[in-house]
Amino acid sequence: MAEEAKINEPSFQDRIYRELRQKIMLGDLTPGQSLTLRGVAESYEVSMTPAREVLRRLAAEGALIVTNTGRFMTPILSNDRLEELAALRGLLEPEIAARALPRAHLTLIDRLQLINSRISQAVIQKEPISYVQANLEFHRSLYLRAQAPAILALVENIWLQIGPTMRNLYEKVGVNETPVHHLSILAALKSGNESELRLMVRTDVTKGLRMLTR
Amino acid sequence: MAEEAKINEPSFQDRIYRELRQKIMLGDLTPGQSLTLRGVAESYEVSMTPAREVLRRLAAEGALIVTNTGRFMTPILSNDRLEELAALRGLLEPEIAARALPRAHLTLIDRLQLINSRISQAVIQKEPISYVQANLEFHRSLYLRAQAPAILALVENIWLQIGPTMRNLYEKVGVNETPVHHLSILAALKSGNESELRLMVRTDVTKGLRMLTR
DNA sequence: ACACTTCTTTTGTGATCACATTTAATAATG
DNA sequence: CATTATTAAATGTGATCACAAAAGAAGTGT
Repeated sequence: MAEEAKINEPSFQDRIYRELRQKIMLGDLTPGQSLTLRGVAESYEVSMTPAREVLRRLAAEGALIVTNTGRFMTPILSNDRLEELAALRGLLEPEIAARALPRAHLTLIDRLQLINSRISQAVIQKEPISYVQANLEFHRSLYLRAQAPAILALVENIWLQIGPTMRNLYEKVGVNETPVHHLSILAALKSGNESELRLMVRTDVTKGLRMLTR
Repeated sequence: MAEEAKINEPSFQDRIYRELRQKIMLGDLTPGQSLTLRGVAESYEVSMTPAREVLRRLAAEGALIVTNTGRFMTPILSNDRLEELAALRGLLEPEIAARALPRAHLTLIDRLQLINSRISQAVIQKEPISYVQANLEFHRSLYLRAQAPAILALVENIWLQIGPTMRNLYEKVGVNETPVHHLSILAALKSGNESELRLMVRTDVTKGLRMLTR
């Protein structure tokens, strides 16, 4: 019985979902941008069926909002909601970082330093999308070590919601500073100082959003 | 121009979604129970289209899992995942409760006490579903006052994920005790003691789940 | 220039179908 | 009786269509 390795070829909707999700999380879509069934169906060369499932799925995750007439668009976050989401990041990410701390070995730290240099590059070259991407990769690489998929899912859920707005933020304000807090995070990881790690993660994730809410 | 009040009649999928979501959250479905497109379509007397969108939406929210062959079922939570979800409740619910504290007036407290008596009733009459329902209503009534929809959404998201498992817990262990911590929560609300409120909410929400993970 | 109406286009919803894959039920074999 | 092979039923995916509601465009009149 020659069991072939199942390719488990991803379905259309899986592929489209991942691509759109990535676009939203990295800020490739601006707040309030509307997406239509036939629009995404056409741009991905599929029928309406996969397109609608993807849009509804993204809406269920908060990445899109559904207007009262059934249209889909990226959310326009009020200041109150942005404050909430920042608070959630400040609550969840220190926790998952602390859980990753005991498992953070040198291999990981090296990788984080590498990603950090990519962030600095993106700052210099003023590429907001690369900046966001590398920044999220820094955090995700750390959090993956926590072996806490449920927490990570909520964290990424929030990243999804703030994606379009973050893009706007970085375009307006610009990214002037190299990620200083990331260095503190790395230091705390090396020394195994949990409370310091929690504090640095919290300030790092709330810093960027605070400057927008006022 | 006689603007009629828009009824905004909910679509099929909205109605089905709400009913199924409620069933899952209250533990009306057992862990590992599978749902099929044609099954729910038939039981709600609609075509496959609304049914599939509802199932996918619930899957996106973590209320259902999708097997690697595309089937839908309620999740069977491992101990690790249950611990994570308990930790998330212990992290999020004290925060949102604290935000509700300044706005918790007597009207609300009276309502909470009324709900509390319903909980005691459900305990006496050994009705686990009513118990879960009243218990969640107690928490939700409080959290609604926080005016923090983003946080509340995450909290309810977690309730959804643990719904079927909670039902199993209460059937096995039984609900012996009246909600003692709720009284402490009410006391903290009356006295305006935030740190006490946070502590009591945390212990209340983690207590039930801890007894299952070991 | 502006408000209001009318008409055209766009859009989401639900239904139905065909197809491939998976699950189960049944039969066959040792 | 247990195991494997075969067949039948069930299931998710994607496509297409009809339809009503909404959004946008074009007039229309003041």
